[in-house]
Order: sequence, then structure tokens, then C-alpha cells
Amino acid sequence: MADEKQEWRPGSFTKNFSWGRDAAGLEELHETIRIGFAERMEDVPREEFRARISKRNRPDYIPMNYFLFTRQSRGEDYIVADELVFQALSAPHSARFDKLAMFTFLLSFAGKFKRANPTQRRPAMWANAYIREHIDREFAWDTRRISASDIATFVGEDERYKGETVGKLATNLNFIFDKGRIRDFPRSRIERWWVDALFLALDRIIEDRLLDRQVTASDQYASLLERHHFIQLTGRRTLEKEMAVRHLVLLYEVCGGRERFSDEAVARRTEERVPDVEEFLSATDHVVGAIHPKNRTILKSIPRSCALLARYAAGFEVIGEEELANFDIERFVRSKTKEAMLRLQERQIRPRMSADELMRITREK
DNA sequence: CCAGGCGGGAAGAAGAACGG
DNA sequence: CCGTTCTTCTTCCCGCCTGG
Repeated sequence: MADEKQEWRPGSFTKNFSWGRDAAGLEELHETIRIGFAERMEDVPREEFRARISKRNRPDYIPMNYFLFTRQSRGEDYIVADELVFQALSAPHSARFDKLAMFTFLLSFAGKFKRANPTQRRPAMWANAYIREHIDREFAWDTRRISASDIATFVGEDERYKGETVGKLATNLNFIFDKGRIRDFPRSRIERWWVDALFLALDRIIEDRLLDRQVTASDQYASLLERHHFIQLTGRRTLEKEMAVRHLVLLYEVCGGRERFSDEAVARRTEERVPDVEEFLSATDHVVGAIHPKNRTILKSIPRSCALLARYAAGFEVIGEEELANFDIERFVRSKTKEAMLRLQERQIRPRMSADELMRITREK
């Protein structure tokens, strides 16, 4: 909505974040989030976040105003603990984090906070439009076309851009594209960062709507992802991705949306939806992986307490933390196939059964 | 050795707070 | 409740460094 009379401003983006010349990717952002949240997966007052960051003598506008999301409650600003924060806290820095952060930047939802002007709610729409309208639509994700001068031309000639200068914005954006590994986006296979990005997109879209007191029902998830061009912002559109969106929206829903990070809420939902709770009640806050049985490439790391829901309510298989760390699709499929064979043997399924007999045995649940 | 781009200073705009 | 002052944040600009 309001896409027509969008107004683009550079914001503090012409400032630098001192990413570190040789630092790998967006490592500084990963570190900043860990410090700002003090390793805890809870919304943090913006003041407190800033105080923690400033102790480390780090600039804070770029992470707060472009990568994170702020909501207001009783006049106080809170930075929201969402999928980006979860990934920063639950895993060491990696290329996967960089791509998720890059997507977060492109999606461009930063929320509302004191002193923010209206354009800061969608702070990087020039980057969002550059990717969608230019790199996706015109260049079919040929990322070799991305350059600082190409960005400067695109943004500078656009009516929506209200800044005086465009040079610094363009060079900084080009720099972030590089650090955020945008050149790895166009792969057509589904990768883990892409799955994380879908969860992040829903977290952000839902929070943003809440700012206008709009509550989002789960049957709106898929169409909202579409409206905010989730697939276009993450690389080339494929049928596989469109299918995956449907499965993942369901996983997001049964995990309870952003509630998935709160153990009590998940425990409550688990009691409602799943019979055997005991074994999971001792849940620690470690991470597990959920895999869709029809498509092994759809692997999502989720808080451990969601595992039961993912398994029973959304039909995902769940793997443990060590397995997740060095997950190997080939090996996984092989072992699952073996298990399936054994199960068939146990049930005494013979090679020359009639189709009817076979159906009767395998369909029962 | 030069060009281009990153880093950071500083001005002034935009809000918030204050005081009457 | 309004004008003024104070504070914070955005934006432009330029020096310096780096890599070619």
C-alpha cells in the first residue's frame, strides 16, 4: 500500500558502520546484535540496546535503523527479537547470516520509534526497488550488472528519491551488497537462509501491521508475502520456491508466529495440539532443525520447544542440534530411505503384493 | 601516482523538552 | 498551550587511504 506516493530518503545510510575492511561479510552486525541483546532472546528497550553498543564504541544507526525493528509500547521504544536476532544469537557468524541480514535490509521494515520520521518506517525502499524493479525485472537477477554507478543512476533518476546527493548512498549500498553476498542470491535451489528469510519476512510484516493495530490472521500469510514481493527479493522465481512457501507458512503458523521464541507460549500451544508432551517439557533453549519430508531442501532451524509442534501439527521431521550443525542432505535421505525399507520389511511387505494389499498396509496411520 | 571510494566531521533540520 | 531552547539525527562534504 501507499507504494505510489513513496518517498525515499537516504536516512543515516550515508553514514558508515565501519564494517571492517577485512572482516568477513556482516560479522560486525552479528556481533552488534549479540551485544545489544545481551545474548537474550527478548525484546530490548532501544535505550538499553544503544547503551550496550556504545560501550563497545560502535556506531548504532545502521543496525538499529536498517536491520532491526522497533515497536513502541507506552511511549517506550523496544527493539524486537525476531528471526534475525534469533539467528544471530543461536549460531556463530556465517555466510547464511549475511544473506538473511541482506534480505532483512532489502525488505526494509524498521518500525516506529521516537524522533523517527514517517519515511524511516521503510528506510531502504530505494534498495528494495533497485532489486525488484531493476535487477529482478529488467536484468533477471544477473548480479554482474550491479555496480555503484548503476545504483546511482537508478536512484538518482527516480522521482521518489528526495535526497540531494546520491553518490555516497550508492557506494555504501554497493558495499553492503558485496558484504551481504547478494551475488549468491540467484541460485535456484532452496537454501537455509532463504527459509530463515521467509520467517523473518512474516515476523516483520506482522509487526509492521500491528503498528496500525491490524491483526494478521494466518490465512493471510501467503498473500502478504506475495504483496511484499518475498520471492522477487530473494532471487529468481521457481516453482519449487512457490511450493515451499506453502509448507513453510504452515510451519510458521503451528510454531505460533513470533511466539515461537517464548517457551511458555509454545508449551501452551503444545498442550493444545499434541498428545505426548512430557519428553519435551524439559526443553532447553537449544536449536533444532525441521525438515519437510517431501522436500529435503526445506530445512529450518527453530527453537527446540517448537519441535513437537513442527512434527505433529505441520508434518515436519525434526533433527537434533549436532545433526543440524553438519547436516548432509544426501546422508539424511539415504538413512531415511533405509529406515523406510526396514519398516516395510517389518510389516512383511513383499515384492509381489497386489496394489490393494499394499495400499491397505502403507496408508494406515 | 592517481582515481575512486570509505570514513568521519560538522552543520543545520527536526523533534522533544522546558518554562512561562 | 505556545514560543524558545536543547538534543538528537540526517545529510552533505572533503580528506585520506588503498588498490590498481
